[in-house]
Amino acid sequence: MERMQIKSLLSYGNSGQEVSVCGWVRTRRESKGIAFIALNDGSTQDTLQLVIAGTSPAFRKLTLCNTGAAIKATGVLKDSPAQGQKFEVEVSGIEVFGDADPASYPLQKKGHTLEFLREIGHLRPRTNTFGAVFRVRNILAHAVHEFFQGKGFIWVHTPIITSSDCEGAGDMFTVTALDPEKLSKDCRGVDFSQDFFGRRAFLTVSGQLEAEFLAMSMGDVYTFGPTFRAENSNTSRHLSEFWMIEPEMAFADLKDDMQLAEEFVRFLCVRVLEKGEGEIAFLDKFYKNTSIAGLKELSEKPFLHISYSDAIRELDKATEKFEFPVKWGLDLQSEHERYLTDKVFRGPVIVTDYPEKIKAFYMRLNDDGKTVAAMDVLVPGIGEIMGGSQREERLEVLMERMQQMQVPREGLEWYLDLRRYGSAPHAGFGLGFERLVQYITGMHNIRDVIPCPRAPQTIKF
RNA sequence: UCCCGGGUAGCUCAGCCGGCAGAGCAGGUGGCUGUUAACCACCCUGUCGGGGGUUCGAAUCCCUCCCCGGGAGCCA
Repeated sequence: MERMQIKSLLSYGNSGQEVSVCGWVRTRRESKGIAFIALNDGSTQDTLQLVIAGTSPAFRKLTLCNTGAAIKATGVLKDSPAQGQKFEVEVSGIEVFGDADPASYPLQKKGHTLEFLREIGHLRPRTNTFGAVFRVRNILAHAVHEFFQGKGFIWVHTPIITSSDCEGAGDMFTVTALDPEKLSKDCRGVDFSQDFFGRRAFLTVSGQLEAEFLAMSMGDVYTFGPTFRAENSNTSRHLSEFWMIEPEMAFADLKDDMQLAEEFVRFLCVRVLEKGEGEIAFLDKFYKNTSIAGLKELSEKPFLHISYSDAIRELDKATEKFEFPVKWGLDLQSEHERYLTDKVFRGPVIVTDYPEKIKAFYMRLNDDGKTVAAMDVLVPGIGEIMGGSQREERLEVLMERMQQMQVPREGLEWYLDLRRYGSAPHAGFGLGFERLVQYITGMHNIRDVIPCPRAPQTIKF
């Protein structure tokens, strides 16, 4: 089928050229002798204006060209005499692939709430908002690979089904081929040796441990894939299924890690500005939670750094009343993170060197014996967007931390092997892809930045 | 899981100290030769989230369940 994407037509088209475009009708405006259709094909934020003269045979087909109808239009591209668009198509023929009954089609020629659109997830990508968000998501996904590949990182594919139940990153989904009818809810008494893998298996909560052994052989690697958490989290920033990016670098320390994280976010902003200006401009206009100027600033301004201990001192000085106590040794609460990003630093901030007791066993113990070489990247509006660390490469220290934190060695001997044979300093971080998309697009609810959100009691589509 | 706030026409919402269920938009019909979420006129639209209770009478008061949103915890 001969067709041109509206995006390339608007960028590279020439007046007078014969064109053929396919898409979905956004609006139709008609009077007795002339009609206009705004056509969108998903390739770009912009619609293409179709002009149908009353004398054209295509005019009779207009009754089927209601909002939502899929059509093909052929005609001649012309410079538009009216304001609002560069080009328009003087239509000679229309083919209707599928009409959309205006009495029942849920999308109207007006704004809908995001809550309503969540109920019609199969149709919401046809709206300006979700078209914009999903195109930005694509720009970001592509830029992730571009960034790492450009730096010589190797994309590695860590498993989705894992036997490792001790990653400490939260509740996991069990994967089983056993008859569900015969399983009790808490899996008590289930003999997983009779299961498909001969032992209990889970959906991964992180590819980090596996990425570590790939880094300890291939140098610089990254993962980018789906991740699962079975936590009963009901918030605007949690999903049960989300995409995570986890770079892991051999021969690297926390400083290298922080530098990579910062460079990474800045690069992504640059690409969105280059390729998604129309999308960001639209989101800015309707929601005002993102802007081209804001992303430009983010792409240029260095992130601020503060140690956990200094952050505690900063919070101590605050005149603001906090619900949760501020005390060295306690984790930062949402309200504390928000205070740091929104009031103190007014932008992204990297908090480093957390107390060892509140961080994972694999994080490298600092020389003070009290803190670990960890970093969290906090951003306004969302909070933690990345978490990373230098990994503990010293066998003795690692085993001692595992013992203290009651992490069983069983099943992790391979992880310890990496410290027995050719161990080296290494570091990495995890970035929640949807939180990144949220931050860049300014969408408040994480369920609006992924086509099919999975959350407790939510698995439609 | 906890704490708040909601659920009334296809959508957004008013009505809530009990007394005939409403508006705007959408949709339909007609009009209009350059519109931009077109405009103008007329018309249509209901399991008031489900169940139970109080009452002569419940969208409105009480109980309960379900769903949605915001916040918190867990985290990315």
